[in-house]
Amino acid sequence: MTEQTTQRPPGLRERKKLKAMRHIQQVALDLFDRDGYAHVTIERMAAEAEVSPSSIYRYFGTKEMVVLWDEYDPIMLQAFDDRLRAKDPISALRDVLTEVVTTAMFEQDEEFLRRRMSYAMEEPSIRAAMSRQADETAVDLRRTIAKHTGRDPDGLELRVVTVALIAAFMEAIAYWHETGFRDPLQDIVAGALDVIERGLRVS
Amino acid sequence: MTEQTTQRPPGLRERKKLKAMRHIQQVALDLFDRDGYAHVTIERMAAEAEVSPSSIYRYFGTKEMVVLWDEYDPIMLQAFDDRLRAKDPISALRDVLTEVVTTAMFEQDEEFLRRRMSYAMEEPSIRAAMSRQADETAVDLRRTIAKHTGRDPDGLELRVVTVALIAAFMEAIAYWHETGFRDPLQDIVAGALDVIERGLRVS
DNA sequence: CCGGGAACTGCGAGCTACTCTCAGTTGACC
DNA sequence: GGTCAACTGAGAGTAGCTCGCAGTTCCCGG
Repeated sequence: MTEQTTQRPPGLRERKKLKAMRHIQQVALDLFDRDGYAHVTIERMAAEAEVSPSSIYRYFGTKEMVVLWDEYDPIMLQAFDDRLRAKDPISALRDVLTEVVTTAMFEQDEEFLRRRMSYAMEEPSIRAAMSRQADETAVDLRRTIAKHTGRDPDGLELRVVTVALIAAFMEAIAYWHETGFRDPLQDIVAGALDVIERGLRVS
Repeated sequence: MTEQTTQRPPGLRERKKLKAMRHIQQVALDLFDRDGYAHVTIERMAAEAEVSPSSIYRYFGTKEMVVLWDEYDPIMLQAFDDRLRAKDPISALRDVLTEVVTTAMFEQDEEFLRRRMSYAMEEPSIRAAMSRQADETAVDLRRTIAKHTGRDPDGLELRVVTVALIAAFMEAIAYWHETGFRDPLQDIVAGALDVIERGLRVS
């Protein structure tokens, strides 16, 4: 995510921070379930998680990011970059979005992911923050594609292709949520990408 | 936009309100130009426009909407609905987005539109609000399409098609802005929709 | 093993976007 | 022209978010 990943073995400091962040996120979601997102203040989250409000802002930046934050993004970008050597961009992205992401997500805790996504879809402010994040991801994505294929990273075509794919991915998540998480996310994502890839024959 | 449009000849009340909104928007943009979006408070806008802060919130809801608000949205939906009787959804949307919208927009004041779009693209919070608006438009859009074609309004395919088209449209605006408004918006929008319609042959 | 410096934490004060309520006013309609 | 609904402005209050400061904890070179 635009930011330089310090490629040094994580020390005690960083491990403590990550642990604290996961704990805060856990506690926050429990509070949201009880009282609703809007009625839980940062202050209460801080009290319940036994940290100071300042720390929550330092960790997450905004209240929305307490829900949205996770550790997948750099993993996904890396996986995409790797596959780009052997495959064309679309196939690589399909693979990453359908396989890598979903399996990486589910490794941790599928139920937890569903809870987070429910809030992300139902709370407009969180949804907006997610769009914003997606925009940044889209920029990284097309830079990476441009690097590997020599295409113009700022050309209209590449830009449109990228945002369309990201939008399809996000809509797949929305669909997953609205159908009560009935079908596997992988299948829905695959279906959504199919629609984009084959072009629009709707009538 | 989801809301019931009162189809009654606009009285003095409504005309005054619209006039006031346009005036506030004008004044606000001037202040933004001078001091930057973040440094202009609602209070200063209110003082400068000679209304109360309460009124600005009643009119626009949020600070971002002072920039984003305009009168095109219902016009666009109506135009789309009309064309849908004679054409397939994609062509109708192409027509509306490329012709109707751009001409309707330019009728008023192209320079003013550019200034608004500059803030919409450069201020992250405004951009997020714009995504949110686009989401709502997408819902209206696919409901309208479903009504005319009998397709499932909540099916994955229609959903993905719609958000992809909207995303392409927004990216066209972003591209227009980043290239210094060099080429006509119509052409860029047309190009963006082409990319989506023909499907993804990038490699 | 340790000492200096960097990074992180908690605290407090402060700003402003946004909400709600209430009293007063203005336009709509008969 | 009078009544009622809708709109306006004022004021108080909430909470997200920022900033600067003092104290603490970890990192790292010697």
